[in-house]
Amino acid sequence: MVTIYDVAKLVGCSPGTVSKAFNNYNGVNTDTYKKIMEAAEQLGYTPNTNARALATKKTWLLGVLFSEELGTGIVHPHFSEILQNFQSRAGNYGYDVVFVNKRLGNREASYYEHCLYRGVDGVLLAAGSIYTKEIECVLQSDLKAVSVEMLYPDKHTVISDNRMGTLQALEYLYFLGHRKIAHIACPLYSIAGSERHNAYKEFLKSKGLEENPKYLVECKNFSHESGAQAATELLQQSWEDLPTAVFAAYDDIACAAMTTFRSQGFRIPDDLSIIGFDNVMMSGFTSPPLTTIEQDRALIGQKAADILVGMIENKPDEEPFELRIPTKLIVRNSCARL
Amino acid sequence: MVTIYDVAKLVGCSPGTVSKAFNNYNGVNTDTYKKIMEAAEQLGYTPNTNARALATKKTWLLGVLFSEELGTGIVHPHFSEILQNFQSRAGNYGYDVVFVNKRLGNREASYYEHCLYRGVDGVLLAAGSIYTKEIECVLQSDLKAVSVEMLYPDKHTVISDNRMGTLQALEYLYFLGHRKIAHIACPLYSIAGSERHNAYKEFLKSKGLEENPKYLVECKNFSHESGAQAATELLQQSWEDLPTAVFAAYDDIACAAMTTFRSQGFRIPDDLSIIGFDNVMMSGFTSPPLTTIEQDRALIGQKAADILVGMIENKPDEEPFELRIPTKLIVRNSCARL
DNA sequence: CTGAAAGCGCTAACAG
DNA sequence: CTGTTAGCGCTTTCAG
Repeated sequence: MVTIYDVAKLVGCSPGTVSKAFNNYNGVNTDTYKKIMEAAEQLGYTPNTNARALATKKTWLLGVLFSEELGTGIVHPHFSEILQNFQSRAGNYGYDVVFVNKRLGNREASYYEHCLYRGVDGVLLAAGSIYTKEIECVLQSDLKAVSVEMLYPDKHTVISDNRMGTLQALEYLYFLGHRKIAHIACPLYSIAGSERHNAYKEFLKSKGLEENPKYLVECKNFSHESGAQAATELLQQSWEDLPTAVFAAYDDIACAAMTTFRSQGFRIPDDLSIIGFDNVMMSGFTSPPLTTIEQDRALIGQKAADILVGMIENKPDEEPFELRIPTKLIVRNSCARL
Repeated sequence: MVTIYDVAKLVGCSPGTVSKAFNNYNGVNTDTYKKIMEAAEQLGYTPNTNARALATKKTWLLGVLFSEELGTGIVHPHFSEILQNFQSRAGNYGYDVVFVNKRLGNREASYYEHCLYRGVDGVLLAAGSIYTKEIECVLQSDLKAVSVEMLYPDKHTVISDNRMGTLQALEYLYFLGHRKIAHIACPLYSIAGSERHNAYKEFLKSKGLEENPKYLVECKNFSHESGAQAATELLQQSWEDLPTAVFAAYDDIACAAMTTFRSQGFRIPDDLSIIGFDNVMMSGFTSPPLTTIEQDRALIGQKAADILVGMIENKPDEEPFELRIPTKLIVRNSCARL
């Protein structure tokens, strides 16, 4: 391993100067700077983060926290896109991204301990919808953190504007002439579930439409199965007076519902319009292609990185805030004019 | 920050002993061991990887390498599932996973430099199908590495058994009575493309079927668009004597093709059977649901971790080998008996 | 502008 | 079984 000493020897200066050169300090002669860089190049010198971190207490490492149990995490397309953009943007700032888990070498540990162990400069909170004890200690610590999946008190949050998206979806259905609009909600313990559901109620009120309990079902979870089941329930409980459109709070659920409705003999969109939320990859390829609301996941990831790095590098502790990322209506063919 | 010294002082022993205790060395009295652990607990001591790494030259860090440009990477569902399982399994061994990119703080650098910089103990090679110069220097270095997306000479590889999968798909079509089987290939510069194409030819030969060039098209890339285009081409060039079944080398392509065929008035599977490869999430929810070949991505990720950790911890350098992971036929409704 | 030296937290001989 | 000590590679005062 080639070190700062090797470079210093070759140049004929002291290690301290090499260090200063590599850290772009003011007080280094332009000539010696050049010589140092050349020597470094020639020797193939690469600084060693561990040594640097030990001396400075800064690791240039950002941790990513998500609960493995929930099957959320990287595998979830929504999160993986956020993560991809987060890590790429963080990279631009010189930070690397490491996964934080609940182990320390061979033994069990907490997320917080793991963060200490690696000495991360900050963390991205991407744990699923449940306010787990496990992450409580990182919430209470003074670790810099930004959240993208949950709203935590006292933490910066970057998240889609669920209200806006819901209103876009419903206004569109309304515009097409629909007045009997049902809602298949995501689990209401989740942000997506509760916020979209609230916006749904707000919308009905604003249009002077009645809140018909028969037009509302809540999914048990985010799976296709629960979507299919919810669709069946919806049909059963509203059979006497069917809705003309349904707003499903999540695309997977919308797709499952669509399949269910069709298997019951409904033509989509002729007999029943359906609109989703998320613009999941699949949505463009169902038949009919699903009209939905797009979340700007790339922007969420980037903004999260911007904010986190900002917190790390600019001392002044800002008030924690929510950054709401605008959504967008994607019109395809699952909704018809009444 | 609480250190080994704080613990030592509280217990009344030397830092060295604390270190030994934490590293589960033999020579530590059970009593002092207990006392040390209690003291550590009480003080909230967490070892510091950076210091440890500096002293031992072992970081317990595994790097993940993928080309961001290609849009492969975390966002790709195939890879994200591998990665998820890789990182989880690596965690069990005590290793953390960090993304390797092409920067070093503020400046551009190579993947290899980045690995040096972080001092990773090994890398997962997940760069896309192109043998880029960029990763060449890590290939030539003595970094421990295992590949999951490409076959590199002299590197361990964990990858699906494309031949097996292809044969499973084709045998199934054959079993259903199909003899005129077309193939929409992935780009042939990719492993998936070339291996599946070769297996297709092998199959035809083994069954004594003629290799009809009109039944073969190659996609430009892995996108839906190129799948749709390929499907159109296939129809055009074989119009006089249409195939009764098509084997598409990738689900996204199969789905796009299915849509195209239907828009041309073909009923699937009645007029045309279609089978894919990959068992992408969407495949279960197209109409009709796509029959396809499943890759065991979880196992790929786990095995990759096993092998990499093995290389790191067991000195003896094994001969590099290919581990082929078996595939599985998933029967749904896109193929009909002739 | 440059050098010397102490120290970041931990490990690994080596003595005892 | 335990303590001492010399580093690991780098940064950072403080002198010069």
